[in-house]
This record gives sequence, structure tokens and C-alpha cells, in this order.
Amino acid sequence: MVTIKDVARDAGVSVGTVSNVLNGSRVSEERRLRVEASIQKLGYQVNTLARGLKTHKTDYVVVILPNLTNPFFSLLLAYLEKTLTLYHKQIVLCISDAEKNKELHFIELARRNKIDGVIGITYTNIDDYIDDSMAFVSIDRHFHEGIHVVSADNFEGGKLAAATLYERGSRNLLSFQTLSSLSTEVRKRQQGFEAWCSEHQVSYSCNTFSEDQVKSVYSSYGSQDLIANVLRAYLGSAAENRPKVDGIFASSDHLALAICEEIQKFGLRIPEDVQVIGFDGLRILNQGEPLVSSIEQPVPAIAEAAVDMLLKLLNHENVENVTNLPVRFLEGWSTRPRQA
Amino acid sequence: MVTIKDVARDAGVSVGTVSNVLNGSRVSEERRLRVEASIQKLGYQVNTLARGLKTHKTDYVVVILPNLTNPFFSLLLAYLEKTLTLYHKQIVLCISDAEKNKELHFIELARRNKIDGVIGITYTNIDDYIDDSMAFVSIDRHFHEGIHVVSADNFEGGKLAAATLYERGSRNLLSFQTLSSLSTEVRKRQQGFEAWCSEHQVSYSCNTFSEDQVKSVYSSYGSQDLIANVLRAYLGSAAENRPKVDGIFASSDHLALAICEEIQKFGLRIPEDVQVIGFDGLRILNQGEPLVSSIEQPVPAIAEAAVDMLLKLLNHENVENVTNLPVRFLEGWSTRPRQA
DNA sequence: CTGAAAGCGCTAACAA
DNA sequence: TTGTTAGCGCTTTCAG
Repeated sequence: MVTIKDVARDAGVSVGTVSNVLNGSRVSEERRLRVEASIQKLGYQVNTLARGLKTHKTDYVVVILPNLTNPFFSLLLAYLEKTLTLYHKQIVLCISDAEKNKELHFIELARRNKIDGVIGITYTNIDDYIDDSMAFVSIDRHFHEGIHVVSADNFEGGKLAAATLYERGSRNLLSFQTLSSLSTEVRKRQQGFEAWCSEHQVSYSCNTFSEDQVKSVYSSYGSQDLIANVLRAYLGSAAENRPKVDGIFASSDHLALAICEEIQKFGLRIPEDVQVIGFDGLRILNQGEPLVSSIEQPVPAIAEAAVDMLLKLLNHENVENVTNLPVRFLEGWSTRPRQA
Repeated sequence: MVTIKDVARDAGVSVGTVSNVLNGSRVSEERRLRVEASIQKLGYQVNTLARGLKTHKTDYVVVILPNLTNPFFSLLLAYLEKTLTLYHKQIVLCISDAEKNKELHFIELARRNKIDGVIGITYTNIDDYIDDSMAFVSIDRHFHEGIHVVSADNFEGGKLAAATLYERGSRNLLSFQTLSSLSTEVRKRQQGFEAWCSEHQVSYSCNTFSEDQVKSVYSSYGSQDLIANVLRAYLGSAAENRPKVDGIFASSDHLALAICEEIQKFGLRIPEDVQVIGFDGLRILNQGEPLVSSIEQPVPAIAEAAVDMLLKLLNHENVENVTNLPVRFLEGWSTRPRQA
């Protein structure tokens, strides 16, 4: 292996000088050229382990995600990668399966490996385990004060969903939500929905599945029975003493799609009988048609804000939380055209 | 930061002894206990940078993928992660956008960082740049002898596609392929298709898009015009002097879906007028209905085989290429039911 | 089995 | 500016 020493010898300078040209410190033009020539000639490459040992820094950023099955996460990962690359940071990928012990394990690993920082969607009060040597930016969560978080404007998204359903003819709305006890940010989706309905005096109901009920907050498949039961109460013939629901807001596209399937099993048509709006804005193969009508999250902006925040943290600058990245309605097959 | 020295002092032993208990070398029971107690007490964690500097090893594996937009890649990544975790390896993620210079950049980075090995879907003769210090396993490619590759049984997949189309009533088949000049493995899909048609004397045509024509081998959206033109020749009224195509095999689900859209624009029905089979076996949200009828790749098995191969390489064991992982037909909406 | 000591390749004082 | 040198925290001889 070619080391800095070999380069120094070859160029006839000291290792300190080589180190200086490597790190852009002041070196006379003449020596810089000599050193660079030797580096080329010998094919020298820095050993980042040795460098990291000295500087207590690496160019790695740990990204913690619950899974990659949900396209929202892979999309987020894609944009995080894109953005971090601009700053010469590399991603160490950690998939937590939304399990606390895995999340903590990754934090420990990150510390051992002298990782610069962590960006993640986590389900643990992970910041209790983060010390000053590591920056942490959370996406879509908000555990408590002092934690740095980036997220879409979930409240506005909930309002937009309600408004859109109403605008397109639904009069009796229902909100479906799967919830992690820790993600107060995501909870705002329903709060926004309720706020809009109250404000406009529109009839609505809410249904919340806890983490225990639904396998994973972000993977609603496999909870069909549960969903069917709830729907029956609101859509079926049993719903005699209350108005029939004709517009549903689901807190994720996953959930929305599962709901759509069940609705169709009841023999109801979407969007003629019932309109459905999800959340996330997923598309077929991530670039085709929307999977369902949805409130689209600004994934690129989220990724950029998260990276930006992390870099500032690394730089010991003060940062403000960013929890209002604008969302928009993504028109799909599960809603009717806008009323004239 | 707590170092091995602190532990040694606290336990009243030498650093060598601490190192030994850390690495499972022979240490007397009594001292081992003392050291472990001190580690607990002080909250010591190894510095993997320092360790790596000595051992020239890390627990990182670089994974190179063209993108994460295509669910096939994120699925593969998910399974690679799952498998590597079993062996206490972590993934450093590299997205190449199928660009050669990025791929090479990542290899260089891997070398700098003393990465143990690389697993990837690459478009470059990357192995020219890999030296003995690094293991490399390629997925779905086969540049030339000496490169270690894992892939599905692409030839059999092509045959299966042809057979299935025929079995379900299509009589004039067409194969559509986007191709990287470097991936001889993927090319086998069409070869298998042709082989089956020849063998069974079934009428067929083939159409191959080069890399230049289609934006990316794995992302066929945005090439609609191109696809439409080709289809017109085979399906439209212009096709007077040859039998009308009524069954299409596409070399990826991306391409298949793009083809389906165009077919429908012609006013033809799928699967009544034309049957379409893709390749990869993608599903809605990775767990719902198939996006199209498809030849499903055994992604978990591919991931496991690749990791297994990498580990063996790291261990300097001899390995054989694995290029025949079994595929199966995934029944979707774009083919008719099996004939009685 | 244990301790002392020599580095791994690099950065960053410090002295010149 | 440049060269010298002392470590960063760890593993690994090598004596004992």
C-alpha cells in the first residue's frame, strides 16, 4: 500500500508537506506540483481510517429507515443519497424494521464507527442515546423539545384532504389513521382534517389504529380484516343511524389502497360511491400514475432540508426545526373530477 | 472518550489483556471478568477506526445500484441489507445513475475507506479497477471470465415467458428488450425466448432498444414515442404483410407497463387482444397485486447468494458463479387465464 | 497467560 | 513555508 511516507520520499519533501497539500494548506507552488506528481505516479490514496482516527470524523452519515418495502422510504433514501453526495457524504444504511433495539444498536454502531451524523425515521426516543459527538436529524417525528426534525406540512395536508373530498362532492367524511405513539408530526394529518371539517361544519368521523393493531405504521397490508370491520360500520347496511360515509382520508397511501380493496369487496364503486384520498403521493414505479388520489409529500425538499440541517448541526450552527414543507393534492383515480 | 487504556487502568490489567478479551483470545477467567466489569462500568466502545487501521478491515460492504426509483433495486437492497446484517456487515450505499465515472469513483472511495467488499449492479468493467484487497460480486452482469456473478435464470425466464404466452393463446409473439452492451446475463432473457419459439415453431419477432435509445435500461418511462412507433409496426393497420402480434414479452416490468399504456392508446385491449409479460415480478407497493404479468426474479435468493459469495471471497475460498436461480411466472392482469 | 512496546497512516502542533 | 515529532486507539508480536 502506498502511504503518505512513500509520497514524501518520492517527492523529496516531508510528510507534513504532503499532508498539507492533501488538506489544502499553504504549500509553495513548486512543492505542491512535485507532491501532486508523486501522488499520481505512485497512485496514492488517503487512508480515511487513519485520517478519521486523528480527526474523529468520517464522511459517513447513518440513515435509519423502518424498511425499504414502502416506496416512500426508498424514495426518501434516493433523495437523501442525491443530496448527501453533493457534500461528499456517504450513507451507511440501517433498516430498523421499526424495532427499538435495532435502532439503538445502530446508534451504538454509529458511535463506534465515529459517524458524523444520523438522519432517520425512528420510533424510539433515540436522542436520549445521542451524545454531542453526533448530530441527529429526525424526519416526520417530534418526540420532544430539543430534537431536530424535518417534515411536510402534515396539518395542512389533512386540511387539504378534507377540503378536496368536500369540493368533489363527498359530504360525510371519515379519517383513517395508523399511528405511532411517538410521531406527533404524523398525528397532525388527522388534526388538520378534523380542523377543516369543524371549521366548515362538515360531518366527519375518525378512526385510529394503534401500532399494535396494524402490523406496521407504514405497511397496512395484512390488516384487511381489521379494516373491513371498521368500514362495515361506516359504509355497510349496519350504518342506519348515521349518514353513510362517502369520502375517506387515509393517513398513508398504503392504508388508502388497502381501504380501496375492501370497499370494492363491499360492492361499492370508487370514486362514484366513495372517494378516497391517501397520503404520501406514491406513483406506479415511482414515476407513473398515482396509486391513489393522495396528498403528496415533497420528498426532495424533505431530503434537502434534512441534509441541510444535519450539516449545520455538524458545523455547530443554530438550526430551526422545519415542519411545514408544502404538500399538494395529487389527483388519481380514487377521486372524482373537480366540480364545476 | 473511553479508550482501551482507561479500561485497562480501571481493571488493573494491561491494554493487551483488554484487547484479548475484546477479541476472544485466551484470558484467565478472573481477569476476563474484571475487564468486562470495567467495560460495563465505563461504557467503553471499541473505536472501529483504530481497529480498522491495524487490521485493514472494516465491516462495511459497498453496494452499488443504478438507482432506487426502480422498485427492483430497492427490493434487492432490502434483501441485501437483511442478509448482510446477519453477518454484521453494514451497507455503504452508492447510487451510480448507471454512469461509469460514478461507479469508478465509488470503487476508489471503497478502496480509500478500506471497505471489505463490493456488491453491485454495474455498467462498467469495474473489475479492472478492483484489486486483491477488495472482493467484488456482480449481480445480473457477466462481463468476462473471472468476474463473480449472481443472477436469476434469465434464459429459463425467457423460455417461460414464451411458453406462457403461447399456452394462454397467443400465436404471434414479440420480444421487446432494452439492453446494456455489458450485461450478457440479461441478454439471455431474449435468447431463451427465441430458443423456445424456435423449438416449438412459433412465429416471433424481436426488438431491441440500445442503451442510447432508452434513457436507462431500467427506467423505460420517457421513451413512449419510441415504443409507440415500434408497436405500430407490429400491431397497427400497417402490419398487413405479417401476422398481427398478440403476445409480447418485455425484458422488464418497467418496459412492460410502458408498452401496455401504448397498446391501450391504440384502442387494443389487454389481455383480450394482446397479452403482455414483463420481467422482475414487481408488485403494487411491493406486496400487493402484480403490476403486470411477469417472470418473477427470486430477489431474496439473489441477495443471499451474492452475500454468500462475497463472504467466501473475503475468506479466500473458491467460489462458483451462480447464474441460474429459479424464476417463476407471476400471474397478473395482462395475461388471460390458462387455457383448459 | 500477561505486559511492554512497536507501529498501522495520518494530522497538527511546534520549532526552525 | 517546511520538517520533525507526538500521538489518535487499537492489535499484535515478543519476552517474561
